[in-house]
Amino acid sequence: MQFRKNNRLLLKKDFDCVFENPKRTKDSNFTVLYKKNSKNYPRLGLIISKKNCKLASKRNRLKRIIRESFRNNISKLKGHDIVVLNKHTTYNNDTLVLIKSLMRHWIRISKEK
RNA sequence: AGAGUUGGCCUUGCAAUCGCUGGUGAUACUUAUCACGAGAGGAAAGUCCGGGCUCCUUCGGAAAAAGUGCCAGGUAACACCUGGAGGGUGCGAACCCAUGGAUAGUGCAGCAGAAAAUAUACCGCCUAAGUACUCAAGUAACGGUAAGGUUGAAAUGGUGCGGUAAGAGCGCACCGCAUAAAUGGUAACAUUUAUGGCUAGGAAAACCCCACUUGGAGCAAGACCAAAUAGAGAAGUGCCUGAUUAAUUUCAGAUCGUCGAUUCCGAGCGAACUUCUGGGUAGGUUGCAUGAGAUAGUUGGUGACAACUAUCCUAGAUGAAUGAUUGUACUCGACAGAACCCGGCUUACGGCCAACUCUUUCU
RNA sequence: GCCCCGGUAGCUCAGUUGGAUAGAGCACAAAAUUCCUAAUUUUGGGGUCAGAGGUUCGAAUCCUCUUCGGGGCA
Repeated sequence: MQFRKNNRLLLKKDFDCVFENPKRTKDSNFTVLYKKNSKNYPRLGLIISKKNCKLASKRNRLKRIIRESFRNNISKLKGHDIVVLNKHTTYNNDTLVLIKSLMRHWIRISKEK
């Protein structure tokens, strides 16, 4: 249930690695890219663009929601590197809607195994 | 009750569980675990001003450039704040003002209008004196005049009386303007008196003048540790000219470079060779939170604020920490997220309290 | 975080310093030309000068604030 620096994508290399031939799932709120890694824990990268969400406080809110959802489902996602991108309407939605949307993504990824 | 003005304060509270980032302590031993305690704002925003801090040769002078602009005070400083003066807005509480100089100089004002800054004379008014026509009455401008009219944003003091041929600061009274003096005030300025008699229009947010201020760049500053690869720094010896000395010993001067990112000058530093030390891009560490600090009290001051005393330590990330869930209470939670740090200004926005003003109704 | 530019017609830009007519090219519409179209010629429409406030008789232009867009510094 822990979420530490190990579980994050920090370097540009790691991001580039995911962007080469990723698998992807989409809906109206998020685009999720993912790829198998060689480790036995998952890693999360966030790309919340300033163009799609202008206010800093709203960007922070999105990041927190995504991280919290990731943390709660960390056991399902072992062995994947995951990158989440936002859409330009995402920040208008309620927290519950976003969490449900994220759950659908996590389930799809865990089925891929 | 409604409408409004000013000032101050707050920015959901409490409990539980699971997480995130620093700190302290312990255990393992350098990265984990456990315990304790801490963790966004009034605007953290815009980056519009002013500082601290750091580097640039933290030196001096001149010009240029930029900024500020009633007076006094506050402050580290300011384009900020406080108090006052003058002007303006509002019935009022109150609020607003880039508010020095147009008599240093240059330039500007389309169209309209006679005339737009050395005033002038289109329509007008007058015919007293003098002149022309005429016997005279009268007519007239090549004479006098600027009261009235027209234009325009703006027309060269205003009103009234006297005066006159008609008029005119031509004379007088009041207002206004200018100058001088006196009084009050630290001052801005105000009041009074005397004198002058239109000369003094607008615009300085056009150039400009006067007074005051300002060196430049910015934490992606800068410092340290450090692969590859190319540069640097320190010490010693020496120089082109002249003088001097036992001596390349000492002194003076010239030339070139540097004086960064407005330019120039001065001062300072440097110039060639040898030896030694090494060197800093990716990355990391640091800068980095004890400060023009906060809270409370006392004193001084109209106030901004200052002084003193006591107590306290209160975010520090770096793909960037503050969240989620549950319960509960209410007024049902707006604007919004620190990134070197402060003081302001501006903009966004939810509420509470106090004082005051106006209107209406009732007593 | 710090620094610096820009916003004018559907599009690309002048005009801003130095204040008094908002202009050019392309595009659009109409007419002429042609058997028809293109090209050409002529004519026309289209502008809160990013927004608000101030200075001024008068502001796209000067001053202040806001807003949107873009760029640089590793």
